[in-house]
Amino acid sequence: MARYQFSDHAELRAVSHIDMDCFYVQVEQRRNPELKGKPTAVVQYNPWKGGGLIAVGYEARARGVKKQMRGDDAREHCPDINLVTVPTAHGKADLTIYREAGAEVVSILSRKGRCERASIDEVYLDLTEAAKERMAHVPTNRDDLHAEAQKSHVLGVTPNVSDASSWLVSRTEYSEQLLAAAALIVAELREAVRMEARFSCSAGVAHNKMLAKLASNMHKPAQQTLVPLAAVPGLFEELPLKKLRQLGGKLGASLENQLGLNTAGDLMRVPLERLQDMHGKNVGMWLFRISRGLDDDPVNDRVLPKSHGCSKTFPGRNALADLPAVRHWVRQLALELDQRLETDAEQNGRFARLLVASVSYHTEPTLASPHGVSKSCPIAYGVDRITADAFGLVRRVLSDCQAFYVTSMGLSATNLQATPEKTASITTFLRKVPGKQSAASDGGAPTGSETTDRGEGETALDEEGNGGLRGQVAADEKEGTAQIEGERGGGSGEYAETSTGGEARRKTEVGARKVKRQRSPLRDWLAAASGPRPASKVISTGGSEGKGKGLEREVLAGTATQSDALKAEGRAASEPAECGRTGADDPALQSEELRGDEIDGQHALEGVSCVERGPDSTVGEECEDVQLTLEEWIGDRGGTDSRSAAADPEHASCEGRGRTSENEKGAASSAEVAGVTAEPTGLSDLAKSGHADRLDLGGELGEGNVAIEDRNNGEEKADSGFEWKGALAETATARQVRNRVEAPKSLEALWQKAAVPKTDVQSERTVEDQAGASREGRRSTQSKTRKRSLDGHVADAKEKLQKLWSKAPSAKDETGPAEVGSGITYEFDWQEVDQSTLDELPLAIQAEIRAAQRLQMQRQQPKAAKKLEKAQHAQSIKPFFQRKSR
DNA sequence: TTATTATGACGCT
DNA sequence: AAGCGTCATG
Repeated sequence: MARYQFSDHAELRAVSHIDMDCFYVQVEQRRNPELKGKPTAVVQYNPWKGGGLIAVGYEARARGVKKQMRGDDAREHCPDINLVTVPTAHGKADLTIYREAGAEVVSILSRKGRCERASIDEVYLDLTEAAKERMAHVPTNRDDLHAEAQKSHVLGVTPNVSDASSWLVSRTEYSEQLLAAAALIVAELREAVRMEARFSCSAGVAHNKMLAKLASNMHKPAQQTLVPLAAVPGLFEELPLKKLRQLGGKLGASLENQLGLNTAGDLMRVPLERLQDMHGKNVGMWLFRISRGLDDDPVNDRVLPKSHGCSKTFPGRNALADLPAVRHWVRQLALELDQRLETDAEQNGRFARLLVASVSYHTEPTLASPHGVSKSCPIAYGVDRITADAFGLVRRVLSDCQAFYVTSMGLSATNLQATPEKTASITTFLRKVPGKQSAASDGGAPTGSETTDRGEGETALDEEGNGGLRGQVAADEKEGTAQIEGERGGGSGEYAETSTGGEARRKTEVGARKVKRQRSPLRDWLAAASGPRPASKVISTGGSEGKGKGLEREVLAGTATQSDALKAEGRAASEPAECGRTGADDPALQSEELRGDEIDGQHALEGVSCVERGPDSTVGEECEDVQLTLEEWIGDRGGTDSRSAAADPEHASCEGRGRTSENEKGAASSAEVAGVTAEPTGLSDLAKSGHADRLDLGGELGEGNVAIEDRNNGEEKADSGFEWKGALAETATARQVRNRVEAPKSLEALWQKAAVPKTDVQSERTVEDQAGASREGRRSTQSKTRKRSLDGHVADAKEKLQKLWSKAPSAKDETGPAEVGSGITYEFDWQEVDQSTLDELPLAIQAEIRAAQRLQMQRQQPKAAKKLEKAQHAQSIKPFFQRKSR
């Protein structure tokens, strides 16, 4: 049986995998030549046990330093090791220098054939064509070989370097000639990398990606390995199964366990049918083939990454416990992401289309594995927009669940696409309504249109032969299908609408009943002109006009409208007890980033494109088809409209926040800021004094057990007798701690409750208070996982918690500028607490409150509660874009 | 399961 | 096609 047979030479490829040797270390050594030749490792996340090693140089490896060690361990094995810390920016690791170094390498390695960037420091090359050409010129004398090629390793041949040279020059078999030629090219490329970039790398040369990858790892550093076809059976016979690409994880483990396989050779002896029965047709066939050294996975022609992502974990004590902290870090991530996107746009002319936010969170203060959730929406460029949208996504996640604290967050921008240069602002589509008051105030020019150009937009339209926008809109109007009115303010960049003027209001009608799908100037424009602002996306189309029907909602992705719609959705899902709120009630809309964004002139103008009246105004209810004026539209979103900021506590609150910096001194009194009356208590005084360090939720909501521990002497100042009533007393103080992470004593208490098996609780429970109720509500979804006995569980947990929290570095090292000395007193009526108050509280407390509210509703209005829950569930599991407002 | 952490690509549903 | 899971690696 001919196992390795190729019908014709054309199918035979020459593929190389090239991998940089301990890349980050090399980058650091190149940056700091003093490190060359010395034992070096690159560490990340320094403060805890010397940081985690992510790259170890060969000198250090020789001294027994392993990659899984922490910095401290490495020092033990190798006292004179040089530990270099990964650069940081925005409070997180910043891998820019490594990415750039990787790009440098790719630019060299992509010279001789198709090149695929496989990771920051690896590429695959398809050298088939180049090797075919080179075959004619392979030296016949081994001394004429490139020095680097002479050092090649050829698998299956005597593992002796000098023999490799003669192998290379004396091939007669086509497949081997091809490999030999490719090896010469690879040697030259590696040499080029060494000379030009001053990095060493290792390479594998074979007929496909899998074998090349396997080979590149066999002789390191700074060497190359060839895998002739004939070497495969011998190689695989001894090769552990897990060494094969893609078999290093669960699939490989299942093959080992279920079939008792150890080596790749073992896999080869499993019948195809068996593999396909176990793992499906595709995977089965794939296994069958790779076990024979066959792999037709092509080398893709791609030297740039397909997405940009950044993430940060908040382990142990650093876990984020409230939304302000979450927002802070979302912004830090957005800062980095935005920078990388801008760079990509500049260098490669690419623009991302999709923003993805991922969150890991715990629903209980246990050490159980966290839940991971991701949400996405079209991306709008700019730090503020990314921040706003990402925060909206994250917030939606946290509202949908009973998040206790957040242990990691990530943002990524995907669907990178090259875009035509010509773009136009949505404002192109506005014109003045005759007879209506125009309020072209100062700063009328859109501010957010860095990359847009009205003139070009116009041109583009004209080229389309649309006969100009105005005509088209008018036509649509006649059909009663679309209304977008407004007038360009000449060429001056002035528009009828600006958003910042608090005095002059917009009168333009921007409502729309129905957007004609087949033909609309907007659609045409969006199809023609894509730009940094992502292309349009129809979020939902309701159908016919009229009362009670779904409403048309067109959202131009990449404008404010996306986040607005998003927030509307988030609100719908997160406010069980509050149907029918307006946007102004949503604190998410009041946060500094969001508001800053919405006040922005361009942003508001772009907002016009979102003609919608959705779940914003009604939840689970039918709503009337309404035409909104721009004024109303903006007003609905908490813009500076007719509402008096002074008269509006929430408004005042966010204004205050908007003006102050991150490390505000908390100057404004709580009453001023929160718009509520502070009710000084012994506790709040203590908190203000800066001595209290810790809030203890000893009891449950409604019970009124509050304790504050004096940080100076650890003494408990109070532990009961305070009621959860009245307004939030300490808003300013509470905000001060927003970047801090508490490890409240309550953690332990809460954990214990969570750990109690359901049955125990039920039998124990005699008092039916809110607290027990909320506990109950939370446990109902979790109880199934509790199996062990209570005692063991609690003891275990205590020990673990102690270990975890005691050794952690201080939270403020990581969480930035909020220097805080005070404890907090939370006083509020949990039944009436408003959303903005809620937002300032630790997530854990939010969760408690939501649970309590839910429970109360269940008691008082069981039917409504059930209905609501159902609706919420439906909303939360439906993909965002498919949600419809009814 | 719990301090690896940060980043990618891709397949499945 | 949104969102999750798997695999890999400095």
